[in-house]
Amino acid sequence: MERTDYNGELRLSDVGREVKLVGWVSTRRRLGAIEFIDLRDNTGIVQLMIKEGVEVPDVRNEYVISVTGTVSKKEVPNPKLPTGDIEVIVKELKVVNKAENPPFIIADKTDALEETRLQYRYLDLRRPEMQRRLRVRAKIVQLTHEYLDKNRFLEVETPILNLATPEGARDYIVPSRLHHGSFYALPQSPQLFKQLLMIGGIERYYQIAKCFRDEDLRADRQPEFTQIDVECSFMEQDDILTLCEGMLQRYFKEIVNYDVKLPLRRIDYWDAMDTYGSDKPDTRYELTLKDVYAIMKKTSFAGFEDAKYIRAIVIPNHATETSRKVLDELQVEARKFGLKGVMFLKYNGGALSGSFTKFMDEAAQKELIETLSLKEDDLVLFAGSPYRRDVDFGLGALRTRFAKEMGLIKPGTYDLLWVINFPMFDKIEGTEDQYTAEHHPFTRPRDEDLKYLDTDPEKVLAYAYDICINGYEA
RNA sequence: GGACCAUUGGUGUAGCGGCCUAACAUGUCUCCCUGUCACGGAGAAGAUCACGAGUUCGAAUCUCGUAUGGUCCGCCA
Repeated sequence: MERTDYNGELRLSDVGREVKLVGWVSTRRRLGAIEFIDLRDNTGIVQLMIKEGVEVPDVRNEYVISVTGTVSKKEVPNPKLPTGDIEVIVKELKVVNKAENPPFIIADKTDALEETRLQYRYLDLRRPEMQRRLRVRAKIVQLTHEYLDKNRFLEVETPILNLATPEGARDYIVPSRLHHGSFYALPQSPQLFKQLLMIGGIERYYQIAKCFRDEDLRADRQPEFTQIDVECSFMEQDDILTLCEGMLQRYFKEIVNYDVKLPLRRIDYWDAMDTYGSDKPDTRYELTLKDVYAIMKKTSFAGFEDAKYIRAIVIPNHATETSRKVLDELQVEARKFGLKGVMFLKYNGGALSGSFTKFMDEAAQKELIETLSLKEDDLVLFAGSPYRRDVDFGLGALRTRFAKEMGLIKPGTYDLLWVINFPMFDKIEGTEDQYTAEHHPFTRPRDEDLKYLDTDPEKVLAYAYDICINGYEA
């Protein structure tokens, strides 16, 4: 089909040229004798201008049309569009294909729910925002190839149909036709293959690898996903962190023109947990957890008898406005993480209030006010548990909740950091001496922790680390 | 495996025992409009309120069940 230009790329420098364009009708605005059509293709939108006398067939939204016309400077430019300085004066307009009315508005500001959009995925993909996302993804893949190739990595495809490995998540399985009653497993990651590649002397391997894990979904988790998979020989932890940082820096520069400063901040797993209540913290805002064990353990509150960890979080300007209903919701939220509940105190007029004050003598109250540096109208939430992770995750969930509600996260800002020194093991609750891998079992204990392996496994930290971007484990 | 929430014109929501012959926005259709770009103006069509049973004089609204979707916990090397 004849096409001289792409709609979203026309500029003032094209004025005077005759062009042939194709695309989808985004909107049509009729003003009596003249009319306008926004014509969309995969580069964007350009305005067509149709003067009186030009023959226009029946054209409705999402019809595919082809036009011939002349690029012209607009009398009134539209600064919101990249093509806003020009328009195309139509000489001839043909309908290539008709369309039914779409079930939702095909524009960045669509009013449809995700479910509806997924039902009509092929229409949703017409939206510029969706096309942009696919482009970003493709760009990441392209940059990854460039970056890792330059760093002497060899791309290797590993098999999809495998033997099942007993570790980790549930496998997706595929029945074997030839070996009746046997099954293949789809890879949860290319872990074993890449280790074989290292034994095979490849030294540096990478793959943009499809992975499959048959586990239940979450909002940010899918059973089938892609990971940039890397393995190298003769590298230490710092070498890997530096390599990955450099790659992320490239992504951010090339895609959103944001300069990531290296080296990235690195924080210990337990610092992240105890300070932010998460092993993948968003550190763009404070609302940090504070250790109040020494003060609260002394109170007469029976609920803290078996507590080994008691922490608090201070929410500014929320003492007065936080209702009973909201506090009850916080209870529900905290209980999801194994906490029996979350207590609260309010600080107003230089004194603490709330039913918990009856467990605290005057000295304890004073100590708490000083330790937390309480200010007028502060709301104090605190919880205790025998389990460190329960306290941390429970309060961490409340931290995230209030940050969203209070609008503490500025849109368009980025927070990248490493969480390092993950524990090697986590004791299985309710057992004496059974442990599970905290992060994953394909890591090595730190050299300095080897001595605890037999005596105190929980103390052993690993050469294991996560990159966190805006509170997500990337 | 468990808990909770939702389901109302094409789309997104409101209504939460009688004012419902179901409202609003948007979309759609018809007509008008020579500078719109979230165009504007006038009018019209469009919904057995997911399904099944029950409570009630009366159910979109309350109860139970079913289905579908979602969120979270478990799970996620």
